Amino acid sequence: MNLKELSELLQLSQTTVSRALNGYPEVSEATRARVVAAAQAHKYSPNARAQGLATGHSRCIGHVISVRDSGEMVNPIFGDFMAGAGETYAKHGYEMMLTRVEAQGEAEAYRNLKSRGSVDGVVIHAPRKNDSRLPLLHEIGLPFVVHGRASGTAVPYSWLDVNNRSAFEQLTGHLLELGHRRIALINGIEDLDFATRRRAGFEAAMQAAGAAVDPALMAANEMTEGHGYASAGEMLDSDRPPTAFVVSSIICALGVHRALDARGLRMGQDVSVATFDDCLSYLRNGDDAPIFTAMQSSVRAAGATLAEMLIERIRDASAAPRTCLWETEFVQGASTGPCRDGPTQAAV
Amino acid sequence: MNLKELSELLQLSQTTVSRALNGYPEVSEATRARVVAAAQAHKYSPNARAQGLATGHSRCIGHVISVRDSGEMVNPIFGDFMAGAGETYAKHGYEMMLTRVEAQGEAEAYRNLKSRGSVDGVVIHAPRKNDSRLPLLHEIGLPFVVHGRASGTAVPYSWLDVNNRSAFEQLTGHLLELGHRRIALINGIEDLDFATRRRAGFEAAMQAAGAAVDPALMAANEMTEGHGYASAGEMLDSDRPPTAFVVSSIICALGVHRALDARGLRMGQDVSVATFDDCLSYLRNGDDAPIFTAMQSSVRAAGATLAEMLIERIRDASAAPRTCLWETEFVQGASTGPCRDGPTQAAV
DNA sequence: CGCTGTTGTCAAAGCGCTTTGGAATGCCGT
DNA sequence: ACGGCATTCCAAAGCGCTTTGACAACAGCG
Repeated sequence: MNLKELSELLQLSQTTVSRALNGYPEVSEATRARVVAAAQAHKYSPNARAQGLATGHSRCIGHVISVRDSGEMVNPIFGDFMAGAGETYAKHGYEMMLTRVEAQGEAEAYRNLKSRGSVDGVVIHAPRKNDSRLPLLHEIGLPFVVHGRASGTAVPYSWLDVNNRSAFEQLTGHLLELGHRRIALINGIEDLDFATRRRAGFEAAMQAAGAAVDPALMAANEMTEGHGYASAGEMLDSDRPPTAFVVSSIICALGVHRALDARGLRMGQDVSVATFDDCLSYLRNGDDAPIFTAMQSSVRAAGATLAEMLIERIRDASAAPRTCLWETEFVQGASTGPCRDGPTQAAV
Repeated sequence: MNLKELSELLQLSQTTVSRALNGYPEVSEATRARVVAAAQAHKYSPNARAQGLATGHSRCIGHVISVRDSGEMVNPIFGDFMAGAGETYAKHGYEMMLTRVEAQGEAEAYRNLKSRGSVDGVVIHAPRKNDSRLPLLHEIGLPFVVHGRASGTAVPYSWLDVNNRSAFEQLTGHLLELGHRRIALINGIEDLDFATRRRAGFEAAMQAAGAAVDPALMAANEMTEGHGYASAGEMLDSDRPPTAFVVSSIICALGVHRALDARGLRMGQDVSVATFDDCLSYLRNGDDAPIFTAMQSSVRAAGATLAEMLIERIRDASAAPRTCLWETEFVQGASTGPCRDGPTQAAV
């Protein structure tokens, strides 16, 4: 059933039927009701491509997932982010489109999205320092918003980020207050802007407290359970093990926990662990009592809000960019406790 | 830059340019080269919507994510599945489109996808018993493949599934061989077809060994860490705690582990845990030595293959449905060991 | 009664591509 | 020199929608 058939059936012109369905005022309420009823009865819905061709936009948002050198890694927060964004998209009648691309083809992927007209806008994930995507999108004129920030970018842009620096200052500060001095940082890949900020927050807190920042106690990698396990393990097995860990993700933190476990160390007693928590739906930080002491912020909510910002931007491309800096919430868990001097020496 | 402009620029008709770019034989190699060069130079790529309108298909695959009563849960395997599928789609020039929908609007979402012509086919996730989606899609004529199976469905369809029953027979059998008799099952929601099969495998192995299947030792819920923790905790705190667990997902298994931990029980020694493992990229079952004794199968690979099957099906809708039953691989981890009679009694 | 405004409707022109059915060109053999 | 046959190209007709500009019909006004 297409517009032509429907209009013939109704003995009306295509124009009138189209206007009736799209809520234009030039059509009488009587005919509008008749048209809407017929459309429902015959399960008519306009062809998306034809509609898009005529209007010049696709009502579709793009998300480009680029697979970097690390190869086959999937960002674990991806699902929750998309769930949040999807909710907003659905509300506004937008679809979401995913494109997977090898890192070197990234620029071309965005150009294609634009020139093929597949999407009305895109969300930039995992921004890096001086991220080349932002000037590119600016140049080709594809509306976008950024999940996070890209320091070093000259052009203004819309973004939503959590206050990573402050969050890590607080996590580190919490451990310092508990008397810890040898604190390790298990970070994400430090190419990524958020990881840089987290590190800066960590270092600032350490320096403010006059605690030494030991490069041997800083590891950065893909935020997997394995990274947490391996990096923490190495540090714990070293000559001068840390008494506490600041971790970039609850998934890594699980790995750190496992590393402690393997060495007979009790988390929260022998060694403390404080982590960032994205509030992933399948990995809540305890349903009743928090497992980890953490700074938390829902990545799902970020997706929903960021989607809202993008749609706004698509509607009015000339509007000034909007930015959001979300503060994160501290929760006290069982994973941190007072420093016991040198308990980890005894271990191994 | 569109086709018209490009053809004017080349002093050729739109027909010729189009044919040259699409590899039709009616155009001489000389002009084809000229056209291709010009297209690249001017970064021309055809408008996807116009192309779709003209050809009648969208080169796009749909994935409908329906949010069920459980509300805000995001399937943790989703990301890895999409990564695998996305790889295949990219290879064949397909895009992927996600639609998020409340459970009650599911049928309408599929109808819309079809009548709006947004996608050429869809992947069905998390099939249930007598899943209503299959007859629906059959009726409206939208090509589809199923990740898993839906028992009780009359119409034939293409699917790819792991042998859940056999996997759980093996996991359970392994524990039985180690002398365990009171074995608990931490399952996914048993509406879902795969969970039913897993339970059947568990029960079959128990019955074959003459071990009692205790309803108090079977829990089914959303496969989160919290479910594993809470369900295992209750069982461990009961009068007659289990000596071993069979778990439906590595994420749940982490929760079970935490529950053991909280009670001072050592996994693999005091209590055994055997789990299914989807080989999630951010949560590998140990990089060197496996953490858990598990039956494993890559959900990412499943995504890639299933995508291949769907594209095949789209190309030839009349072809007979294809089915794949993947056997899973057993890995021995440190999480299982011989049954110690009644060690869990002492605990709590 | 003619004039201006409003209201409800429509025919037709795109949107940018593919594809059908010709048509022009060049080359061959006879 | 001419018909026949490839080869190479093209004009135009869609695909299903939106939107422009025009047009009846009817009201209200002086």
